[in-house]
Amino acid sequence: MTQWSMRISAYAERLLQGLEKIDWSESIKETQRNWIGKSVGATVVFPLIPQRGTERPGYLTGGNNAKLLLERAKEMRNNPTPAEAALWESLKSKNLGDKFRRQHPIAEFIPDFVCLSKKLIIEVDGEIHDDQIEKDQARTEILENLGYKVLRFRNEKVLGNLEEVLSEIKSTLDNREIPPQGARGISVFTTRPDTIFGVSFMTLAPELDLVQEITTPEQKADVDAYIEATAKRSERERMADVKTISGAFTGAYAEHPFTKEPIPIWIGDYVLAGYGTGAVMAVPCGDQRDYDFANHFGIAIPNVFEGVDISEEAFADKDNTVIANSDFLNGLKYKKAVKLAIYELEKIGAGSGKTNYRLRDAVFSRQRYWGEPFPVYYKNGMPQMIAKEHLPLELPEIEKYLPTEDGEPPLGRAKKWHWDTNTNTTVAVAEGEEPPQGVWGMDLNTMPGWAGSSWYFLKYMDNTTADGSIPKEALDYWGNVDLYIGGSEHGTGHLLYSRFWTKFLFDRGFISIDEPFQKMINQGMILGTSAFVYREEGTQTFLSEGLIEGKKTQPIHAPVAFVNASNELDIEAFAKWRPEFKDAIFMLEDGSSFSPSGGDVRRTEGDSVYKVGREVEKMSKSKYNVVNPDDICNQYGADTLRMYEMFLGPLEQAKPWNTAGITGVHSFLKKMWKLYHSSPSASKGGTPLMDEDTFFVTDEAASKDSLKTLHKTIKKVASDIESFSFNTSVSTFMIAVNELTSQKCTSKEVLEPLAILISPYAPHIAEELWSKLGNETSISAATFPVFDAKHLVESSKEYPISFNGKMRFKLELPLDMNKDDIEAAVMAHEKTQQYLEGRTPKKVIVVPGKIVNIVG
RNA sequence: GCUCGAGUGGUGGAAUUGGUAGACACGUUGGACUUAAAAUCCAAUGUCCAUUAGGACGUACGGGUUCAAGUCCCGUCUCGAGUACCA
Repeated sequence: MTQWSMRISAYAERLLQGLEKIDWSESIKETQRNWIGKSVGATVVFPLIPQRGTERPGYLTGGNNAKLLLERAKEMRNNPTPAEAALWESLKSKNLGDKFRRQHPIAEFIPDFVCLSKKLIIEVDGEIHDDQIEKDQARTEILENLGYKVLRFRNEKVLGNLEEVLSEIKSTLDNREIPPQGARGISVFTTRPDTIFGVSFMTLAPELDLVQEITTPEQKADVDAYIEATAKRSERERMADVKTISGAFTGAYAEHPFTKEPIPIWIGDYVLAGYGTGAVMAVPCGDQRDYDFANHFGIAIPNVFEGVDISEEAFADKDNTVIANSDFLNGLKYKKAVKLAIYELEKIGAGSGKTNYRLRDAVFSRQRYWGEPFPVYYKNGMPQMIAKEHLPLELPEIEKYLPTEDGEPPLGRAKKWHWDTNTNTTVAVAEGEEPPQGVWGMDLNTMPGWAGSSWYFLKYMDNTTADGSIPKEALDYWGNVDLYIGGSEHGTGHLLYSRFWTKFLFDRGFISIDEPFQKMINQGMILGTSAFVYREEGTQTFLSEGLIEGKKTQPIHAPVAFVNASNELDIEAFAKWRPEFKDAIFMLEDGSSFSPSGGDVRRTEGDSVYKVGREVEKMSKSKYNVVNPDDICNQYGADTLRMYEMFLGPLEQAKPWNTAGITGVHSFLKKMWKLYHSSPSASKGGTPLMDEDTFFVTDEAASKDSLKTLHKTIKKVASDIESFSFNTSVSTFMIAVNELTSQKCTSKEVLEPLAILISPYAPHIAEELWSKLGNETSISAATFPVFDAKHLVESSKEYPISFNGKMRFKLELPLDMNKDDIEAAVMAHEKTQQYLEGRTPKKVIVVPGKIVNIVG
């Protein structure tokens, strides 16, 4: 299936570097670094040593019918079309720098021209090709799978504008990096070129086509059997089973670029086809996987490290590496050896320094309905962009949001999904009918979710332009997103893709930022506490948690609603929940058994309960551990729920949902409500006469203490908000309300700003109080109270007096007292003398406003 | 395996630049009010020793720096998260 993909890999290095200048959590940056997976090293080419008898020249590229094809090819060469003849004049004799062959068999085809060294095919099409677009497409696909690139030109173009055709061919040739595999040699990527003299074999991924090419007839049976066995194992199996070592010898040898020794070539599934070139130079003394492989198959393990014992395991410590037995690298440390090895490789043309990234290009097509459609139609099988002025496209209506019967994406069902190049609109083409002249089928894929999520925030800056561009003024005003609060689960998806898009749009000059989200906070998840019942394997008997030890049981999630705070299961409810449990037998904690379907065993009193096991997991319907916040809202109100979630702990921290303690927040809100209601003076014997409906806030001037309470609260809450430390704000409010209550504060001067402070935390109650205070507009529009330091000015400080760092007693002293006077006052104190027990202090440390420490 | 984070009372968690460890809340215990319960209020609550006064020990463990370390440095252990035959 042809799919669109995005070349995010081209941005790998910049995506990596950009992480340095954004304020994200270390863990998510690390996730992205791992995902990008940069490794610095070298590519090294190991020439293949030709096999006697199996040698096959590189130009014999035809398939099994090559002999028949060759006859036909000769005939075609002798009867070129005018266009072919014209082009051949310019291609032959390395006119463009690379050797071309004409009418040369490749697999089952005879392309017009081919450059084998660059694996480039040129086809010149006449009228006839309009009728066999699909056939040509299939042919192109097969050729591309063999590693060829196919360029197609029309006869008219070759004859009419040969210059342009040639320049296109030339630039394709120049930009084309041919995969270095093939008849010439095997290219590998290594991060340890310093250990190149330790190579004792090579390993290829079994999937590589090259394996078939190089395997000797004697080894073919072995190799085929191994490939078949690996193909059977699923990706997951291969990943889970890292321990088992397996592989097969191909019979082929490569030549060591420096020593010219023959290196045996193996295949093994520990080498991944998708990374690097799918081939490794195995250095068993320096890599544990190579070491294990060599040990398993009895391959030599030459040691290239000075003074290191490798009889037990490989030595992979770069920092302590000194190279030995390695010709010109002897005696060098890791860094120098790497440098020199690359230098020497480049000198003999056998390799070069290279940086590899694990990051893969991202597939951008989805075979779904819901998604942005591609503005693309296919003319003679070639994709054509629909011009910008005809956009946007709208999704066509379809009857069912399902793939078509012959496996096309849902858009294949749409009637009106052809592009009319005459009118530049989508038009309908009746089923089974040929589209009229100039009408072409459109792309049936849609874009994935991250198409929109990668740039939607830009759209918020301005949505007024018709072409979707963002005006510079809007961009300059908003800049990038200041704060992004989201889950870390998008670390390698959305959060990487949007960085990539932003950089791309920046490069094209559409926007002036090159990172989308300046600061990110990953809020912790509220987790669920799952409950488990344990079914004994192969039976319908459930064992209570205390009985499972030593038994083979299968844990099954039980709905947490059936379990009480003591982990006891409501057996009847559980058995009724699923029909298959209705006849189950439950072995209870004390060893007795119980059958809810009314068997002869009945429950006795006391310890006869079924206990469930508990585990903290993500909340999920499938785990039956979801608790519904509605119940909390109904019982305590939304403000309590909101505040309790904030009170639980730091924003970033994940934690299991546990309502123990919610009463504390709830009673705080009640206390706060009381602060604005009823008169504390109307209390009797410490118990206020409660009349919660009587609003009671006065215009009296607030006491000094109350103003102090208010302003220290403003200060703390303001700084807590800056640092996203909402849990400490909540306790600050609790302290404030406790203090104001004991101060019997009723003053509007204090209580009104307090309501504003608390409004982001308990918006409903705050709004209600705000309105009762006589305000007409919403509290959310009120000005945040301004901190005034003058209310916190203290004249004295209760100094902690410590002896050898241990606090012994406190002493109240004026804050404006200088160091010497403080020392004198402390030394004069009777308790000081008591703690000194007659000794003379060696030293007295006085930190004014902080602490006094007496040493000695 | 690798990378990143985190280890503080019975529990959730505080502690700004090294400067009074355990704020605030839950829980527990005792008390007030009540026929009773709920609600509310008051008191105690790190551990150990001590009748009290008071003392010793305490921030995963072992060292170090400092007048002073939960905080800084070195080493170890445990837990959590991410990632994984990536050459």
